Amino acid sequence: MAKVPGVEYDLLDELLGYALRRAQVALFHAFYQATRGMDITPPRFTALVIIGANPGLSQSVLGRVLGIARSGAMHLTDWFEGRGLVERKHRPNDGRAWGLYLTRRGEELVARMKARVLQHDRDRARALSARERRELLRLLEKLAA
Amino acid sequence: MAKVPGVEYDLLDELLGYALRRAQVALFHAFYQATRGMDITPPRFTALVIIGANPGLSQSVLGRVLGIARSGAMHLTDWFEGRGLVERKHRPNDGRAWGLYLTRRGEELVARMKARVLQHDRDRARALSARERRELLRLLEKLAA
DNA sequence: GTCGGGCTGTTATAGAGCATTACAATTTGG
DNA sequence: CCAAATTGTAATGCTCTATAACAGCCCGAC
Repeated sequence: MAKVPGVEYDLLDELLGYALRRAQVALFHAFYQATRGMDITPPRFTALVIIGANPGLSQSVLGRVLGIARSGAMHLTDWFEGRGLVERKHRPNDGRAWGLYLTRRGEELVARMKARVLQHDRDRARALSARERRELLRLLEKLAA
Repeated sequence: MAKVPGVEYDLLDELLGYALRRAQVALFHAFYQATRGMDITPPRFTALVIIGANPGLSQSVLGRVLGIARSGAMHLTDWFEGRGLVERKHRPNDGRAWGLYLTRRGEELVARMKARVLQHDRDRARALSARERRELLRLLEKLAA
């Protein structure tokens, strides 16, 4: 979403919120290129990484991590299961919650995606020095806390 | 979207794209509070500010600024017109495009919103020093360019 | 001139993503 | 042992956006 030449942006140039949105669109484009043909969106990517790093996670917690409702987390899990990427396993201590686990196929896909997404994320930030990049990460974290 | 305690975020902690999303959610929350009860969303706010700063803008250009399709820009314009915030006026030289203008009521709303949104945007960034804030804006701009 | 290509706004249709609500099964704590 | 909280599930609907098609208008090559 590059700025349109000849258009006055007024207050928007002073808002962190708008600057964040524009930067995010640029990064989303990098993400889209990294996962081209994999039928993966940012929420799906996040979910798979989280499940991979937290085996046995429940759908409720997954929803909390993603910032969506339980029903959305379930919908997402159905989608993964239908593609053989994630499986639900009952947990011994709790008959309510399922535990989520990556299948072998899911682990392979996640590994491939992680490499590609990280590469494109860094490549998109090539205009920044390594120091600037770390500083940006630090400031963003401070802002989100 | 604060981090969920006890959950491992793995690669996500290294991605600018994910840090951007988390920061943007925080800023969106500030925006939501700033415009509470006004029935305004970020795209609507952006559109009104842009129209206010660029009187006579066409719907096509508005769509390009917002990064949405022409049909979406028209839908948005209908919404504004239905609330008496924006009016379409034919332009003398071009029988195709409309020119978009804020009504008096629109201008009043935009002025009120701008003050409140800027205030909340700065307030949300109170954890950052003025210098850090400017540095963050600079880095984000560099990233989006 | 005129005529084809490109632009504008418009309409209809469709799909993705998400919230809300309600419900049954289960766990937990007083 | 029982009320409250938690989990997954299902049904429904809303909002935003894209896509495709169409008609009117502008412009420039011929």
